[in-house]
Amino acid sequence: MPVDPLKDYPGYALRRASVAAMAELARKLAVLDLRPTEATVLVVIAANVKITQSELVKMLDMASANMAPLVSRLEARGLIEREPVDGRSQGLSLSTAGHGFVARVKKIIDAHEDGLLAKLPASQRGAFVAALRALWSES
Amino acid sequence: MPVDPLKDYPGYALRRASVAAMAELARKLAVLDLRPTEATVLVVIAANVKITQSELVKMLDMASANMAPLVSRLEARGLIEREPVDGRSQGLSLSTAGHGFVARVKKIIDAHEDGLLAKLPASQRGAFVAALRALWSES
DNA sequence: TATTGTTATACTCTATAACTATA
DNA sequence: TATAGTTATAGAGTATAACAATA
Repeated sequence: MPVDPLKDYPGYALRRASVAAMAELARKLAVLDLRPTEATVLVVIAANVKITQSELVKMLDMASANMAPLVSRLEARGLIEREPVDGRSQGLSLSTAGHGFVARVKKIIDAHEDGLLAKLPASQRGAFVAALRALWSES
Repeated sequence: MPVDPLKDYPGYALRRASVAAMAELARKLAVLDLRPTEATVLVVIAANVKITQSELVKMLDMASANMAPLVSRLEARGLIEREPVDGRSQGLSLSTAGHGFVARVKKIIDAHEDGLLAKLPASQRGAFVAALRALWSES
């Protein structure tokens, strides 16, 4: 009967909650053969026609080196299209197939998010999200 | 001026907050040449003399395949010792050097946790940790 | 000079399969 | 049969360095 000294560490709870939620989302997205990061990028492109990789990288706080192959995969699957903006940057938009696909992605994500919130008392949901955002934006 | 459609997704906020906190902790632990998972295991061993790998794995919800090399590294550094319990399991305990080392680890972790909580209004800290634990234990 | 996108590479955490030795 | 520990391998996210092409 070992003792758990991590019980009351918020950082540890944060990590465990995040890992659990991510694993669950990954399982749900697997039916679309899509990874969580890819889903995130698709949703952002859907909301921003002709967004560039550098804008995506800034918004999602990713390394540009990781965005390049991700975008290539989405393009290779015919979900997005590139259109030159100037000589070095390209505007990314959903393809026709991509629009239908993103609808399915959003359905999975929304269900996932609803499932998360359902585990919390309704009265605390707003404060919880606010706290998370305070943690990540102040770092 | 792109639009961020992820702003209000609690799952996304959870992930970003967790990644930010983990990266910060990793930076702080780097001065000890220690990774966050190793620090976590060390702290649990410190609180449980002669704990076994299988008990660690259960408490931390890790795969036993990942615990084996981690424990080997800690042993190779002289931080922990193994003592046979029966023919197949070993009790893990801190070495003399390990005790001093864990004191430094705890200092770093405690400062890190305090830093996290400091970003939240004091009145919300309890509810926040409770919410995190609800998310991870109900999954 | 600075920015955009790219390639190569590596680290950390997590996951599965298969195996041994022991209970 | 089930459990403890191990090895090998793979996937996913993140990170840095270096580079070509363009602004």
